[in-house]
Amino acid sequence: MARAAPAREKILNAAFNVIRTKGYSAASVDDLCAEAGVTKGAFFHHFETKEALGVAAANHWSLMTSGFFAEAPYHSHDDPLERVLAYIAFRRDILQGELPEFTCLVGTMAQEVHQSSPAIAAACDASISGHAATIEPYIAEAMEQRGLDPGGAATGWSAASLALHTQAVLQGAFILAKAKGGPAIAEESADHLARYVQILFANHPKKGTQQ
Amino acid sequence: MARAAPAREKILNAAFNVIRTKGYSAASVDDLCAEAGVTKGAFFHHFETKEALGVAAANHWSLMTSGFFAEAPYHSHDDPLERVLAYIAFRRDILQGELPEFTCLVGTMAQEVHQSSPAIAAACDASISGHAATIEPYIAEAMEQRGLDPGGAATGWSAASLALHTQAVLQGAFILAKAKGGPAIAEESADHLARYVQILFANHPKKGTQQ
DNA sequence: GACAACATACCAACTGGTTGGTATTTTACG
DNA sequence: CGTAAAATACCAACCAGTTGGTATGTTGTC
Repeated sequence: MARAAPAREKILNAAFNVIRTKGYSAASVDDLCAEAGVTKGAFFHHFETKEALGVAAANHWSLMTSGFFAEAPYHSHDDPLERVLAYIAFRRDILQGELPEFTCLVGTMAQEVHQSSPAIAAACDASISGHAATIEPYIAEAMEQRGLDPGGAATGWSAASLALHTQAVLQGAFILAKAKGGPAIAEESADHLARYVQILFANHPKKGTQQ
Repeated sequence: MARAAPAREKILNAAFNVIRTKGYSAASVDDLCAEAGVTKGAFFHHFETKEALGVAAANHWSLMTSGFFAEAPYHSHDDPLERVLAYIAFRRDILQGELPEFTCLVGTMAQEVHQSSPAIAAACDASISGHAATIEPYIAEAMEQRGLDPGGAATGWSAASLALHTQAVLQGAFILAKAKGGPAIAEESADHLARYVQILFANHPKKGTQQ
């Protein structure tokens, strides 16, 4: 019976901090071990290569964030559009503290390794797309409820595309925040995103009820 | 009259390719020299440190892109709003070829070094903000021409904030494109951005003319 | 005593950076 | 103008430290 392998968990958590601070490439195995308080032997016992740690970190990130967002309050609204807007407001509200604390691990890693490690890139994509998939049904529900049919053609869009767009905006907001050294513009971008979603549905009042 | 120092230029151009492909940290000085076809001696003759090269590359990127965008066709429209929309369409249209060819050097670097190299981060910010500043007057002009005054308060926005938001969307689109291995979603995000700007001005027809 | 979980010690390759030097320009000045 | 001096541009070899990774332990638990 494995003693629940605390070292593995410690390394994974250390990876969150170190990689979000220095990036994946600059985060050496020694850095990760030092931050985790384990030796290199433990590291390579749990992860075959540094790349495998990258994949595992992305997957662990998916797990942690999905739990975090599942418990967030924005799910409780009756109106699906309200849920979407509350989600964006929530994402805006958690832009607190230092940059490595609120920025996205998988966005950072995808940026760096997209050409050199398809495995990590795929895990990052799965994390981002998986998270987008949790708000896509809210968007779809809001669209259906309000009779909004933008069509899937060239100029059209879909719930899936809007859901991914929210992630693109947030990822881009992180980059601007990093370049500028603070979350201020990230908040403004989140506001623009919220405004976009609001206006998209503005001329399509809820069916079956007033307003 | 200096023979135009071809080595420096070659290193800078190599930095564009190598850093956009592997990232800043993973791009070793040897990599850059090999790509540029120069020796390490030449590298450290022109750049005091690798970090100095990073700063110089960001500045050179600003120079190259400002020239590139200055010659782009979107400036020619009479209507400032048309110029903004044509700019976004232009950004969408140049999402061609392999990822390292159309992604943004300074966005990539800012992501990696924001905590470890304030100098590079500042140069990246200058590049992004400087580029945003070139479309901000078009937005401001369109706002004034159409009597759009969103106010600068909590829920309001400004030409500057919208200009930076366009850059955030594009930077985020690059990350999604990298995660997914192709420019398809980036195009969709650019479409969402264009739609946002369109709807923002939709209820504010041009003053002094029909339509 | 078997096996997973860790630790210690080590390695070849590579890291950013330096060295001493040469070839080519540019400048100072008579 | 010519030419000596001073920069500049560039190179090959080298350096100490770090890199990801390995080989060989030791330890605790069923």
